[in-house]
Amino acid sequence: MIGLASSIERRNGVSLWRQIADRILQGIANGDFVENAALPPEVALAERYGVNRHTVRNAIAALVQEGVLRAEQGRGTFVLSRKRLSYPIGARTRFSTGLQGQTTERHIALLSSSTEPANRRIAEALGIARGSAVIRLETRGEADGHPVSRATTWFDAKRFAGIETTMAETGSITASLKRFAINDYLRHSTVLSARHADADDLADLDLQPGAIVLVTVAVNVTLDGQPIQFAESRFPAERVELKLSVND
Amino acid sequence: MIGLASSIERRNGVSLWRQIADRILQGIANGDFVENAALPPEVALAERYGVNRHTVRNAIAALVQEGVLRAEQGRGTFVLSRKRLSYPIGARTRFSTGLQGQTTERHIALLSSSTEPANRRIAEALGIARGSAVIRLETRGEADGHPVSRATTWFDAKRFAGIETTMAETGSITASLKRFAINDYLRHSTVLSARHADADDLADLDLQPGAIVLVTVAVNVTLDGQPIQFAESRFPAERVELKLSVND
DNA sequence: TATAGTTGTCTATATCAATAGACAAATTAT
DNA sequence: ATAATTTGTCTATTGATATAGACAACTATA
Repeated sequence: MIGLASSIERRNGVSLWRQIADRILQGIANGDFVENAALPPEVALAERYGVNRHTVRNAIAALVQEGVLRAEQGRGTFVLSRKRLSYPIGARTRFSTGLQGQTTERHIALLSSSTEPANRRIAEALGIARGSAVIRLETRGEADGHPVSRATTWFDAKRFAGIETTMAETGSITASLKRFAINDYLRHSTVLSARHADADDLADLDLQPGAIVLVTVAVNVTLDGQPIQFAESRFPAERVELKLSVND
Repeated sequence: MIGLASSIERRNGVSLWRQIADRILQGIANGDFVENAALPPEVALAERYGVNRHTVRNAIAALVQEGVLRAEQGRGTFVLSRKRLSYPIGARTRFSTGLQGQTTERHIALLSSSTEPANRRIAEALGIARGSAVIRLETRGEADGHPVSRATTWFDAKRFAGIETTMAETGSITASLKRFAINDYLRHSTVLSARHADADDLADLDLQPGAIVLVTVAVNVTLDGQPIQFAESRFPAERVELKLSVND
């Protein structure tokens, strides 16, 4: 982020090649390593990071596997991926409109749905009795064919019965809520954290183990403040940044 | 966050004991492992995570070192640390007021300051010419004696000459700006990301290697929209969550 | 006092991670 | 063509990581 030459840490439980892979990803996101251009040669990177060339090769191999780099014998190693998407978060956060201009196509895929009793956390957020039925949707946000978010969403089953079918049809939360006479809604609260991606997220978001996800826990409400939706979303930190829009 | 039994990943560059240490920290933050109570015994944890007891012991040893757990032979291993601080972010984000109620004491320590030419990124954010002098402050936010944030802040050197001394005296950005006739300011933009902590952050925030930091890049402006401050802040994800306040 | 349950220590073994060096293979520049 | 540059492959060695088993030390309780 800043041009600080932060050094590599040894014997900390995170292997050097993983740390260096992270640094390279960061460099790409920051524009230090330009898209379609060659990375510095392996010996130069090894010297820069103070490690053996083979260690750098391991990091590069992981990123090649991940589809971020392409190595060509005799020529060099080239940057494929582009900068991070900037995902806006504010009172009127919407998946599709938020990524307009940065992507040509985006939609939400419904992975699965189920009905379950509300635990304390969900009941409080939705303002319903603990144990009453809620609909749980597992969704993945995709932009230009790439997964950019993975969310778990809960609705009051009584009020939004059948929302899973509408969601599967339309691929949009906003459109689905319209069928329940909710033409507008606001984001009431968002709590943000970060952690290593778990096994499910790794698979669903097409990430490599060790990746970091940004986690938002949000409550959406109607214009008169009635809670309608509780959601936990995970964003791959290497591909997405969150832009907080204060006004709006 | 959610009660999903996410599994442990092997040969991904992050050692098993580090992954399990993260999971335990997460469990504490989520309230799965209650403060002052005993953790499940090592054999139970080993079975839960599908690893050897010695691997769990390595994870626990790291957390004992970190001051999160205390192990007592014959009795058990006990949780010392409390849940995450919730740091509010909004138009009127202020360090001190934001943590009121969660902590008894907090202040900002000035670690160092310097004057340097503005790079493109800083110049654009502050609306000044590239290369003109800016004051850079390195600060650490502390609450109840524990570091909770680490920030790098830039001011236009021309307009805010000497702000580093004021900052050192008062320990408050808000108070320092008052001396420059700025009685109120707003947060104009915030961009959020996450990454592994670098070596400097590890030292300054008293973290163990492999820890994740939340990163905010923010611009503060006067009431009439004039940019006055550009800052990058790092928050340890295991100790702090960010609460976005839309209204206010 | 016994006993069960827990953390602490020790040995041993296999695999992963990192370093080191040498050379092959492919590309680009001279 | 030749040389220089760069990625690819191989062998070897060292230390960290993970598993396995056994037993000691300590605590609580029946």
